[in-house]
Amino acid sequence: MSVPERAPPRLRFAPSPTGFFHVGGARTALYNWAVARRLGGTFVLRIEDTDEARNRPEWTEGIIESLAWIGISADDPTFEGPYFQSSYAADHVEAAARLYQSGAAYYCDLTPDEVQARAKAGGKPGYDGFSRDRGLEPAPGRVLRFRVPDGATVVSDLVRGEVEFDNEHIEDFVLLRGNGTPMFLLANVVDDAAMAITHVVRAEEHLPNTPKQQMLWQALGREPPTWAHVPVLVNEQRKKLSKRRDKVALEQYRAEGYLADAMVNYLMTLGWAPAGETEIVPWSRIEAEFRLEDVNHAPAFFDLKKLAAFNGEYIRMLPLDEFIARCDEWLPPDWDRAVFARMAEHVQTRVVTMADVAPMVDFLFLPDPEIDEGSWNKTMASEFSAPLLRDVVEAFDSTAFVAAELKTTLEVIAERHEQKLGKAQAPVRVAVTGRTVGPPLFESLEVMGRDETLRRLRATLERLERHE
RNA sequence: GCCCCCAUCGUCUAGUGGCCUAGGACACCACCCUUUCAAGGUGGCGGCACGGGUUCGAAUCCCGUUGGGGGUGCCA
Repeated sequence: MSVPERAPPRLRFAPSPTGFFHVGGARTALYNWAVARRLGGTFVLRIEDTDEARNRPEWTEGIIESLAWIGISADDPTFEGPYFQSSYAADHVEAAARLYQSGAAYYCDLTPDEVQARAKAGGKPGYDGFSRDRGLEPAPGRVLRFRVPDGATVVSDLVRGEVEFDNEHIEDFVLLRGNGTPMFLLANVVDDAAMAITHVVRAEEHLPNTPKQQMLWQALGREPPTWAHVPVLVNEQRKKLSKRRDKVALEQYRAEGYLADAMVNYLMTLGWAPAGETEIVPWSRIEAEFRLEDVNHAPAFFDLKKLAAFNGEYIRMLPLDEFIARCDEWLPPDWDRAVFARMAEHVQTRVVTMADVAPMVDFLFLPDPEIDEGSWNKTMASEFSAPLLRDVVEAFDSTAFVAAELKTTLEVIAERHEQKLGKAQAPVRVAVTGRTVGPPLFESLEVMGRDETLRRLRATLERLERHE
């Protein structure tokens, strides 16, 4: 038995070189990466650079960094690049010349305004093929247009099946501008051909351009690549995620304390689902199971709430010591790490993002708790608060300062004031932490220590008495 | 306008003609647990856009309607 010969796939990813990396782009990159890894191929990053991008190397660095964050490692031989479109500029012009010589393209001297005027007069949108048979020679100001053949172009797409386009609706599009520079479409195809790209996986917004690119491949005498147009990501209004309206920058999610693993896992469930009972699966399984053929056809809503749920779950999956280690960069440098470590297990089950960590335990490190007025008013208004606090101060002065003892002590006091423990702990909590909600109280007190606890309780009593 | 794509709970999905009185996840609600808040556990609410076919049988195939999205540059 012989294994069928098959060239290893080369997939390319061509993000627009703006200064940030989009979650939609991240998902497409992940799709590419998963396929390249599973099939033992290569994933090529090619930046479609513009003049502006060429002057901003940090944009490319940002893309590389973002890809690294979501696990697409530049160290891995599967990953190649970045390459730049401009490095193939000579090839673009050469290919255009070949197309002209073979008759697959022709020159046209109409200005955009003239093209539009003719379209309006003819009642048909787009360029009408005016210069097709005029035999114009190349000259400054003249554009090179592709001669779209009659018939139909069938795009064979891994996620959508066969999509047929009637060539009658495709105008003779521009290959070279009047100044001789190549258009994106041409450059793109020439680059892909030169780099021996076998799979083009991109967002579905590119589907209408695909027949044009496919015809170019064929006119250049090359076998077109395998296409895969994946659905776009949309906002709550079902519109494509946009930089202006929506929070789309990958960097922003990192800055807000989302874990890369959670982000990757969530992104992959948009348009696809791993087999089995749960959507929370490690990348190793995604890589092994992901198929472009299984990707959904409909746009998917990027749901922040579900991302948050995934993130919380990923945080809770972390072994405690790793959670502590990961918290380090989220804590102010002057906070005592040993103190935090004692509280970490209580923090871990309560945070949604890493950015929630510090605010949850800040009262332990601040010279004084930041009193939330709403919490104060609600809690201290109770008749029993002041007298109970007085009892607590007295009792805490002598009880062993460990959580279990503190709890027992407060239980006794609560009973004396005819309150349930849930009610009785509230004024203590507000006095010491400044809020009605937070990590478990007695554990917090134990970590805080007797002196500081008593100081805060007394300060609270003073404030209460002043107001009476 | 023209071209293309799409359509399962509010959301993300499973489902590829009988295993579907449609399964899971997020969200929401209730209860349990409980020192607040979480976490965890249990349960609940909730969907095949509509109309025609095809078939013994349709969420699944075909046609149409409606609704959504994308594309229509000498932008990328």
